Amino acid sequence: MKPPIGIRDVALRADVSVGTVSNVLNRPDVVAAATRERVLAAIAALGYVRNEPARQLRSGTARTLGLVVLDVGNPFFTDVARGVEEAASEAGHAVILCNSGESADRERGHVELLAAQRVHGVLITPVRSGQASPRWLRERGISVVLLDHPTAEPDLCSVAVDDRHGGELAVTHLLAEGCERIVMVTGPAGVHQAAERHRGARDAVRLAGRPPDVLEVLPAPALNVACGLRAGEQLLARAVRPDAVFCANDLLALGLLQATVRAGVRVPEDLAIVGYDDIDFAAAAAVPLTSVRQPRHELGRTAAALVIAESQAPAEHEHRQLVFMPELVVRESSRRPRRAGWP
Amino acid sequence: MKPPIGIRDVALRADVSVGTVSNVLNRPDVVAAATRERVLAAIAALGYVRNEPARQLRSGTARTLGLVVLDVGNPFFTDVARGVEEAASEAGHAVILCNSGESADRERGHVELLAAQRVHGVLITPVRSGQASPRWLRERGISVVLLDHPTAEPDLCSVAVDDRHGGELAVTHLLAEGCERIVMVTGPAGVHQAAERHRGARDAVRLAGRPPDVLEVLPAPALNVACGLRAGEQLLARAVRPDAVFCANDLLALGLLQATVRAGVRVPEDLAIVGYDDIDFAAAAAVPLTSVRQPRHELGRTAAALVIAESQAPAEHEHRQLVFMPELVVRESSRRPRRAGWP
DNA sequence: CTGCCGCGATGAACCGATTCAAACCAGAGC
DNA sequence: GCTCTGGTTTGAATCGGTTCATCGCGGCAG
Repeated sequence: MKPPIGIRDVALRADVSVGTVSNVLNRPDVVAAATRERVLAAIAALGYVRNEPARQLRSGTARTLGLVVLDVGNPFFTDVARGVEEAASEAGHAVILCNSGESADRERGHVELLAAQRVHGVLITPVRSGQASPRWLRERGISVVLLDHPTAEPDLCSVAVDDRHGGELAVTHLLAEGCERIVMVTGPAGVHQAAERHRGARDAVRLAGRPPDVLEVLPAPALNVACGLRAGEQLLARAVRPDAVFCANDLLALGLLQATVRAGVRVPEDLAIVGYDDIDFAAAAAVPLTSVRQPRHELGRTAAALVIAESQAPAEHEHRQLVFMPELVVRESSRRPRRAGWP
Repeated sequence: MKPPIGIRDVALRADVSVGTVSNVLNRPDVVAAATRERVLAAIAALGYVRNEPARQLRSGTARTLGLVVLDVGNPFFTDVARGVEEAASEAGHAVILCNSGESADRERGHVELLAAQRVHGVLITPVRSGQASPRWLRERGISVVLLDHPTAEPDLCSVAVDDRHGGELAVTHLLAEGCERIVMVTGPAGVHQAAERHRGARDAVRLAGRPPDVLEVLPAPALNVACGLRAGEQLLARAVRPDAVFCANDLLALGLLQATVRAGVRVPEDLAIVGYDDIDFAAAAAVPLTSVRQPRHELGRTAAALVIAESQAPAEHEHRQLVFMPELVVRESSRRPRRAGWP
């Protein structure tokens, strides 16, 4: 099988022209049934596989999507990615998955690479909100959808979840459970999602008519398990411990849970914990974790659908900013025992 | 920025021929410094981005790798993928990540798609051991490396971890801790890795001079948290419970741990648990999980390096079958208290 | 019998970058 | 002054499909 099989080889064997073979592949209906069968037989016999880059070069349309996420190690993003992949392959597209690792430089590198590949469209969770990468792509005629990140710009599609509302849900719940000293563990300063969740948390305090100092902030350098552990140790070292922690992310919450349980702190009796994302490991933790669920799969699916729609009809495309609603899932980690005598 | 910028536009602006622009891009050393600067300036001014598919068509060499894994939801594979991505981008390659979800049909679909893309090489953790997909790719001139799967075939590269030895380590440890009734929770029948770990487990029993019925097998329908939960419930329902469980995978182990802890079983006093893969969540579990660590990152890196090496010099390439050694990481979940009076 | 119609098939031009034989040019050597 | 040399630059051919104007042919109306 040394010489690669091309469309000419197929044409030769089926005794038709190359144009006809191409038609069988792309517009089977214009080819007579008998001819079509003959060509398909030749394709099968030779084991021909279409050269996609050549097709793309001539036709100008790619069958590839780019997906740039903040952290492939975070199950939230892998679930989003699965949704994207599902919708993409239904539409006959491949997905190039890139991991920016929360680094703007790496994001930039991946975006340039995707542009060079002339992908059909790009789904991106930007590292920073400035939208440099999305703009750069659009200037080069590539459709972009912001993923898990809202935008006010009317000329950009976005799919997001209402993080502010999610934060509000979490803290409202903690206040209702009778918590008095809540710490929110957020991410690094630039992370938009974490900042919004914090705003929502403050809203909840205000709406409950409580003084602002009920809620304190503890920033973590990254949104992963290791940083959660460290945050937990910091809190344990305090003279006055909080009675509840709201983490910007389940990874942080799981790390924090580990640190506290190991130190003998009872969860939720001594300390209530709420996470965010409701990843599968949250329910599977030894103390099942209360968390704010996001429709991750739907998020990926709709983002992919939007970018495919946009790139197929760029002219009459209406840019849309979709916002999904999060949902609180209460589990053991935040269910405080009612005081005796209460109903 | 309506009309896409091509190499001709750059040539025109820099007042050189298209050949020279191409040389600046691919063999900068043959171009005079002054000319080179002029061309680079034009590229920057116009915001030119190379059309990779066109390059690939003419030159015949792609800058893209395909990676097909069993389950992107499993942190083991995402860590492997990170290693692959790291090595690939150092060599200037993009990675198309595909998820077979342990389905042979989906694997086949992805493999055909990668072949159509004319990727430079493919790294694949095959769903079945028959090697249909790898062979099919090789017949079409695409380099293949088996990932996390050994092979006896001398004409295929592979990178694997000694699963049999890993299984032996795990069960030897449990026996040394004094466990008498061990259950191994394996995966579905076809999964090669799980089967090897089971063989290793039996080796351990034999080498310790114990009767074979010390070790019992409980197959799970898939290697995920949900199946681990179910397996745990099954074991709890038994009249005679085992005193140790070895899971083919950390996801199973975490699910099982959750089920048992929730039911009030003490880990490790009543039940010792050992997992496999040593994913980050294993250490962060409420009862830190003893596990068999695999060099996942290295696995990905070396596999990528191998496939790049093979596809760059297919002629003199020597196929290699690499096997890494796993390592037991003992944590709380299997550390049984010594009986009083012992040293 | 002739002319027209339309379905199917044809094949050459083309997409954008790479490649390479050939042209070009400046300076060295005779 | 002329040739030779080595470093640069040129431009046409090329990669493998897609596209589309064109052609062949059988059937049908006039």
